[in-house]
Amino acid sequence: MKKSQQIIQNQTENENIVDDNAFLNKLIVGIGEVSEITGIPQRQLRYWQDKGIIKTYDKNCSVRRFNYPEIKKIILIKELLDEGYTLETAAQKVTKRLQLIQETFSKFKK
Amino acid sequence: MKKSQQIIQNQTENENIVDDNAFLNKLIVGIGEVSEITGIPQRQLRYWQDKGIIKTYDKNCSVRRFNYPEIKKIILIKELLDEGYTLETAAQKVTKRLQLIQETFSKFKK
DNA sequence: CTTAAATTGTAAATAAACTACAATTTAGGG
DNA sequence: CCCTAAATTGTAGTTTATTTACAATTTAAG
Repeated sequence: MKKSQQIIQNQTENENIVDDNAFLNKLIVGIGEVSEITGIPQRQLRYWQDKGIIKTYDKNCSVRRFNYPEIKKIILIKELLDEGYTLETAAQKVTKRLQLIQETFSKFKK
Repeated sequence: MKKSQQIIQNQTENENIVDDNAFLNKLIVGIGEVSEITGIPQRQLRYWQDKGIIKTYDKNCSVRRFNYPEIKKIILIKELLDEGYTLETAAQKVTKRLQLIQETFSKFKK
């Protein structure tokens, strides 16, 4: 690979990662899309939200909408449910795990 | 930073990037969310789609839904419009640019 | 001023999501 | 097996979002 080509390569690649991050941070999706992405029925997602396990982005909004961290949480909870944990403990474990990741990253930023 | 910490750091970081990519590839959003993310009115997005400038994910679907590459395209088109290009030429330029990126990446994969 | 492109407005119809009930299923302990 | 609480699912009726199909308005350039 020529050097000039490599530079273009790295530029577009980094650009994409930056873009993707910005996009993910802006992203707030409705329950239909979350359901399709995760494979979890809408009904079940509503149930989890009613129980306070997951949170919608804007509580005053008449429609459930979720941001990216919350969708991650949903996916992780589902994994632990499939492993046999109860909803409550699955949620607790996920919360702890996400906190750990958060802490690790904040150390990294110092 | 201790070495063990660094390993954890890199693991979670890479994990996230992989997850984010998988997520972005699955993601298909409705016109409302695209409009909010991009700041472009729904009416305008429908107009662009009617003209064939942008494409919905599933043409047989009764509702407009867009995947991530298409949303990227929308954002880029808006940028060029703001710079004064016409819709047609903006769309052409963006298409070419995305092709270039595509080619560059496919070379990288070899 | 004219023309074509681009955007915007809106009413009526269709589709998606919500709520508020309740029924059903599941997992464990006794 | 029975019972209980957790978890999930079903659904009717209502609200909200989106679409279509018309047309009007604005914008840019010759």
